[in-house]
Amino acid sequence: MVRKVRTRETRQRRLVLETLRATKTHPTAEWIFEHVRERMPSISLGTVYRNLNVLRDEGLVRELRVNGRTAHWDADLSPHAHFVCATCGVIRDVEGVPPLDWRGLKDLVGCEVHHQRIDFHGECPSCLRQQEPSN
Amino acid sequence: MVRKVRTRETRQRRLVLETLRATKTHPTAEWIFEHVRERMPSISLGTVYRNLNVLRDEGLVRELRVNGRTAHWDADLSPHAHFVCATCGVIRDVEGVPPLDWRGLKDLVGCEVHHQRIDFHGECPSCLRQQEPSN
DNA sequence: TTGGTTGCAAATTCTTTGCAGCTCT
DNA sequence: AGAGCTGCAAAGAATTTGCAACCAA
Repeated sequence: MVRKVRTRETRQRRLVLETLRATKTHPTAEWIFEHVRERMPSISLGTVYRNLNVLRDEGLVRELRVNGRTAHWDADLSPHAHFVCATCGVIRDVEGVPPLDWRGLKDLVGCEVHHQRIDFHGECPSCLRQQEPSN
Repeated sequence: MVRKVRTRETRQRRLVLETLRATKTHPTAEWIFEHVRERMPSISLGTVYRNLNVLRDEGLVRELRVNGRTAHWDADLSPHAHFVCATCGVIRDVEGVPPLDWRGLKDLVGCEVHHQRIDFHGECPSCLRQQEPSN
């Protein structure tokens, strides 16, 4: 988890980070790959995966595991919650959820908390509409 | 996501649910497979996966995606938070975290929330001890 | 009876990795 | 110069699926 080696700033790594920072869609590695490729056609998917892992270990991006087996990525490090649609899988930021107090965890059970994650699971408006078109 | 067909109660399905209900370790499909197999040696891993998906769709169990690519499963449907160790991956229940109010999500952005998930990520006591034995 | 379910094995999907050559620092 | 990084392709891990036989309702 902790990276001991000094990392370099390559064009590939910079583009991966820039691309992720430029979106709020919590994309997959594949999506990032396709978008970086528009600016650097020679980049490979493996490099995108490797760089996402490096950036995650450096604390610059966050890996989201929500539903399904595909990881999603987020460069927004500010405390915020997510809404996940069970049907279409879309992930939306939810502002205004107050951070929880976790000091008790250290005192009670000895766990050291680095960050928290709050997800709401349900149905997004457009999926709701499609499910009950007559109601 | 919504299952339209009538499901049956097979011995395999009952054993999967019983096994998951009998533990608080948030196990993987593989773990459940190994434990069900002690009581029913003929069961296959594919059947465990299929049954977990059926039970999830019926709302009887919950699929947890926390870290890594492996799904974990939980038959405890009561509202509770989790602590996830970034090093060893252990998942512990955290009691006493008050459920968040999500009514605003429906009013503000039209999302219908079915349930919420609260995870604390950090280091568990035993991993903390191993990381800093001298400090 | 019959349609959901099973075991088996192959297929899929997502992610990681070995390697030889390249490039930041 | 050299340690980290890349593209490529193959490997790996987790999960799903097609099929014929089976069995719960």
